[in-house]
Amino acid sequence: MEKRVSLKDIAKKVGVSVALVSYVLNGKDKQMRIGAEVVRKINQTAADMNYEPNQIARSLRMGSTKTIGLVVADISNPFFGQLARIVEDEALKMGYTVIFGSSDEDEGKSGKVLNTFLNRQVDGYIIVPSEGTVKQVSSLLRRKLPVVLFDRYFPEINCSHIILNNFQATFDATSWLLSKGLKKIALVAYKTSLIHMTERIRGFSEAMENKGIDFTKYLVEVKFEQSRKEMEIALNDYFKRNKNTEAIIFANNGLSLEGLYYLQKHSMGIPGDIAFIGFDGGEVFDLYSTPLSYVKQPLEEMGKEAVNVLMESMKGSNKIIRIMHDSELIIR
Amino acid sequence: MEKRVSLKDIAKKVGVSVALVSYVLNGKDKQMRIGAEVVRKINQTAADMNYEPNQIARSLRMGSTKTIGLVVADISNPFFGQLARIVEDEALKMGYTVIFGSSDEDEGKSGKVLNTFLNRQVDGYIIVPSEGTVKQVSSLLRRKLPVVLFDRYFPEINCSHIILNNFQATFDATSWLLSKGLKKIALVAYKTSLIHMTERIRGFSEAMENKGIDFTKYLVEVKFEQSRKEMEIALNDYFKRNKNTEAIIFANNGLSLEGLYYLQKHSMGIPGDIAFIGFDGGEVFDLYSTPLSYVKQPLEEMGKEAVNVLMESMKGSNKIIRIMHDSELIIR
DNA sequence: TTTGGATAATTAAACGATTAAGCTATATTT
DNA sequence: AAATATAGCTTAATCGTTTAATTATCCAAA
Repeated sequence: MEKRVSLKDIAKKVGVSVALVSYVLNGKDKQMRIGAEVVRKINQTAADMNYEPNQIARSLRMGSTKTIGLVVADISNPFFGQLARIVEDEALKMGYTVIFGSSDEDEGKSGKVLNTFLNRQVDGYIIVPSEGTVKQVSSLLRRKLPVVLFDRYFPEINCSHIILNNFQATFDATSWLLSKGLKKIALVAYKTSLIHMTERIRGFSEAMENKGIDFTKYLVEVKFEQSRKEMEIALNDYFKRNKNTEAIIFANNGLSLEGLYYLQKHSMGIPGDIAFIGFDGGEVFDLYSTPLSYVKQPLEEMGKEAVNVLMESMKGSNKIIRIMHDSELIIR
Repeated sequence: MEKRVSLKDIAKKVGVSVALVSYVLNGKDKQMRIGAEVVRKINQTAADMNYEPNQIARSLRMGSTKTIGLVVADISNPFFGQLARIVEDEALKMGYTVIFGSSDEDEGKSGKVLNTFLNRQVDGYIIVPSEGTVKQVSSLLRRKLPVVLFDRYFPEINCSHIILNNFQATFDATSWLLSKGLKKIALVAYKTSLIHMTERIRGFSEAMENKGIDFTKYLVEVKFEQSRKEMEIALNDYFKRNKNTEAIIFANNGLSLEGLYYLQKHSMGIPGDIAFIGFDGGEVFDLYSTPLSYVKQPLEEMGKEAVNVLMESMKGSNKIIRIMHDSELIIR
């Protein structure tokens, strides 16, 4: 068993105090005017003994863990997986480590994850907030902890966030379909009060109303839990009422995929039987029998930005930064 | 700013020593025969003040962080995303948190990630090891740190691992194609010495040789970095030499997807132009113009097992546990 | 000779928890 | 009445760092 070597071990071997070793290894030998020979010896010994600082002890003393907590809905969802990867890489550049947790869009699970992060003293939070978690987030803010919301936010609280121009996204998608002469356009969204969804619904409805179409009969709302089953129920019900729908828009990545399962199961071809626009792209979109159109988010940019905004906040800035990115409609 | 409340704060308010508070909150009031009234008061005050233990301090003292380090090739790859999710859930049940890192199948990056984990004193490691990282892993083992390898392992060192019966997986896939009368079957694998790949190649070659076919001309090896481009080069080259290949097997999930991009680009239809068997399934496999056949790993089971084997090791067991799971060939 | 300033090191407190060991009444036994 | 046991606390060390405060020595200036 190779025991971890500590400052004490180095100090003993060199024959100096622990403090001196700490100063030297932190590069404070100049300010502390430490003898050149001693500096050399300490550095040499530290290297020889393979010294690695104990982050835990350092964290306790410094009150900073160099850790970012990332809360997503589900890490196994490629959209969040990609986000996690971007955050990981960007954080690493700054010497930070990421711990993550999946909320499953559930208030209770979200609370548990955040509590774990709290106990582990993460320095900052990047959160894709679930419905009903305003209190959780504002509790963090009250503690003056650095928080950046991602993908969604709460209008009622003052918190930095990085989001998409969700209104524009569906407005553009819907408008494009309308411009092609299609009129019977369905939007499939999650049944939630979260702003990203309501904005996406608003973008759709406004575009429809601009053409004088009553959007309400074309709006399909699906519950998040057991979404495969819920999608089946909701769309069966919808198509019973609206036989000749010409196009269908799915309001996020998960819905798009579930939607594709539905369309496949019910042998509805794209674009033959129905036109399709989804969200966020991905391999399925590329490799589908015909490449699928989608609303593209600049995820790479947004993810990096989230980390950088968080960094500013962790450095002590009190500025609230809200950034809204434009989406791009990929038509093919 | 609501300062974090510590044992000291509670002790002060109740008017007792810090030790007493610690005993009570850890449920040691009976063994330490603490007065019932004091116990009540301490519990009450702790609840009132919303006390949450500082994990960092606890970790330093106890030498255990209740953290698992997970190293995967790339968290944004759905296969590893799913694994991460399973590990996360299983770890949470036992009160553990997961920190993760992506190695990009690169020795250097892997070393960095492991070093970070080491400094953060994770209690145990679940590693999908990259090529050339034997020394890194054995260094962990020499330190008597709990390690479980996943998906791959190193025959030359004694380390617990959870893997697939990789030989059987491709042997079965190849045999199935052969049984259908196909003879010109290509296997696309990564160019690596890692055992999971060499075993998959061996499964393929043995099945081919059983039928007296020289497999070497049907083996395609692709570099991991920039795999899209490398796939293009390798397959272009291959098809130049083997015009009428009847079937193609891709030796893992990433290769399967890249392969599908290639086949799509070059307008090769499945199963019209060529038969296809991939690895690990996923949405693309389900939603492809025709549902695709694949080798299925019992990922859920394997992931949970990895955590449980790791737990045993973290509890002090020195047993080396090697588990090989059978794959299932999903034909459709 | 005393004072003051560098220089080069050490000491010790602190972070927040855990836990072995010690202490002080009071109760029980001999 | 003296010895011992027991209930109920407190003290203090410890984990590995960081860092403010202090000390010791030497040398130059007053």
